[in-house]
Order: sequence, then structure tokens, then C-alpha cells
Amino acid sequence: MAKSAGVAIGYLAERTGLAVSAIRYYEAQGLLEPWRNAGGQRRFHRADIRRLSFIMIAQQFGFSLPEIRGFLKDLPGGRTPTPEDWARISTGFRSHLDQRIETLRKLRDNLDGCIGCGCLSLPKCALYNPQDLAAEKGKGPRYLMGDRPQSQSEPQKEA
Amino acid sequence: MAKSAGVAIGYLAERTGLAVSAIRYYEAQGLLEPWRNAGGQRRFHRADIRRLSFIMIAQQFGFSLPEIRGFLKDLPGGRTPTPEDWARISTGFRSHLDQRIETLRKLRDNLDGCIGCGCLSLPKCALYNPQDLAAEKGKGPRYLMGDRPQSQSEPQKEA
DNA sequence: GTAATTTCTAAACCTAACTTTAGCTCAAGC
DNA sequence: GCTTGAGCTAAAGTTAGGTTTAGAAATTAC
Repeated sequence: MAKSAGVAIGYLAERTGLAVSAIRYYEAQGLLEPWRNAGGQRRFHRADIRRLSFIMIAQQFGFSLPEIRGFLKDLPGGRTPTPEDWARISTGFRSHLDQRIETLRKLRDNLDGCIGCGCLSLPKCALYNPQDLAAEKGKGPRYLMGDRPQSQSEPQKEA
Repeated sequence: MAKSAGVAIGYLAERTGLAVSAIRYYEAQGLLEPWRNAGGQRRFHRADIRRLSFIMIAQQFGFSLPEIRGFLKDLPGGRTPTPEDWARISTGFRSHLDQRIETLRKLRDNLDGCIGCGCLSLPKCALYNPQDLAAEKGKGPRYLMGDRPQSQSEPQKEA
């Protein structure tokens, strides 16, 4: 099948619950690549509903738009993605998900053995040794999580 | 023990890895309540290292500063929190954590049965029925997650 | 064929969570 | 006792992820 007439941006908005402005914003961020009709209006594939849903879900998981763009770049732009296409990208995405969930789980368990029991003497307590948490990986408020705390330089008194 | 001399903001910054400006910002947001010395400089409890670490960790989990303020409001401000104090607030926090992790886990499993298998005919697929995901609960990009998708109005063709 | 919707672009605005800057005061080291 | 680093305030700037606005053009509905 050749490229159909495509759907308008308002239709996608209605179907996904996103604002029209958000969809245009995603295009600007390189997450979607609509074409234009004769009058200059954006036309999308129906399959972009799925693409947008994927974006919404990935955002729930805390992925940034650039990260999501990375996940999506393996989807074919020119044709409707097949189930196989989705399965392929889902593999990569899935491992990121697992990692994120695992990180949170670890952090929680860590916290459990830490705050919950009032382990005021534990030498590796995350609340005692925030530097382990705050090791400057990259910049901004980008504290690690996937990295296990370890090492310990100076001893410390009440904190 | 009476209120000691307290520690300076730079010390907390060094110990936690946070920027001095961030700590001042947290104070402005009501997450910390330092007192002032004779010269007008902030003085903190050593225990605020723990408080700041807690803030950092809670942020990892995606909690906003106002939410975190809510968790912390049960900690005593005037004295060094005891292990019991921490254990008490950890109870409330812990249940929020569990909830957040559980939500992500569900979303992942949902996605698994959805993208992974290319379930293009499943009537409850999250990728097919984004409205279920985007039901406007509150405002902003605040799509639900804890709520199970259900119902389905119109049938749809390729998406 | 005309009126009401949509859509278009560009630019401004918004919130959260901070950082940077400027000009000034405090405190600590020698 | 002075110099230098640390801290202070207020205001402006920054980034992510969008929304709002304004004025014009395209589409749809009647």
C-alpha cells in the first residue's frame, strides 16, 4: 500500500489524550516525522497513535524525551511498524525498564535495612554516607543509583 | 544536650555532595529549618546530613519536593531524630515506594504482553487504547498508572 | 459560498528544581 | 589586623517539557 491520506494532528490528540501542542513539541524533538499535505498541514500515520502511546508510557518510567527518541529510532518511519518491529524495540526498552525497576527496588531495600531498623552504626548506610550516593556522575542533579555504594574514607560521628 | 554550635552550610554540602545553593533552595522550600548564628549565617544540625540524604533518595524515586516535605514533616525539627523517628517516617515512605515500584512493575508486565507479543488484536492493549492511559486525572502530564485500563468505546482499525 | 473549525508558525510564557551573578558581610588563618 | 575564603540576599538565568497567544491560512460544515 502506498502512503495513505494520513490523519490530522487533532485526531491523534483525540485518540491519545495528548494536547495538540504536545504532539507538535514531540515532532520538534525528533520523536515523530509527519509529512505535510498540499495545504501545509501535518499528516500522520495512524500508527503514530501507537508511537505516541509508547512515548507516554516511557515517560511514566522516567525516561527523558532524548532517551525515548533513542528507543524509537529503530522503528521504521516510512511504513506502519509491524508487530515484529515493535517486538524488536521492546527488547531494548524492556531491559532498560528492568534496570530501572531493579534500581528502585535495591534502593528501597537498602533504605529498609537502613532507616527502618535505625542502623545508626552501619558503616555503609546510604543515609550516613551520602557521598556514595552523590558521587558526581555527569552533572546536574544526577546522582547515581545503579552503582553500589562502597568504600568509605573518614570515620564519622553522629549524623 | 542543648543546641550545639551547629554546622555550616558548606559542611553539609561537602558531606552530601549537594551544592550550597541547592541546600539553600531546600530551606526555601521548607525542607530544612536551620537557625542563624550571631553573624546571620545558617547553622544546621549534623542530623541534617541524614535529612538531605533522605531528600536525595526520595527524589530518585520521583517524589517532588512538596511530597518529600510531607514525608519529613513528622521528623522532629528541634532535636536529632532518633532511630525511632526515622523508623516512623520510613513506614509512610515505604508504602509510597512500594506503590511506585508496583505501578512500574505492572506497567512493564502490561507492556510485555502488549508490545512484546505484537498483540495487535488485543482489545485492552495499552498501546491501542491510549485514552485509558491518558484519562485526565489531575492536570499536566499526569497520566494515570495505578488504574487498570478497561472499557473500550469504538472499535478501531490499524493503528 | 460563507461561516465555523482546525491548523499553521513564531514567540512568549509556565513550573520545577536549581545555578549563576553581583555586591556585600562574616569568619578564619597567619 | 588584614587578607581571603565562606556565607548572605535578591534577582536573573537555565533546562525539560510543555502551554498560551496572536494572526494568518487551510478545511469542514451547512
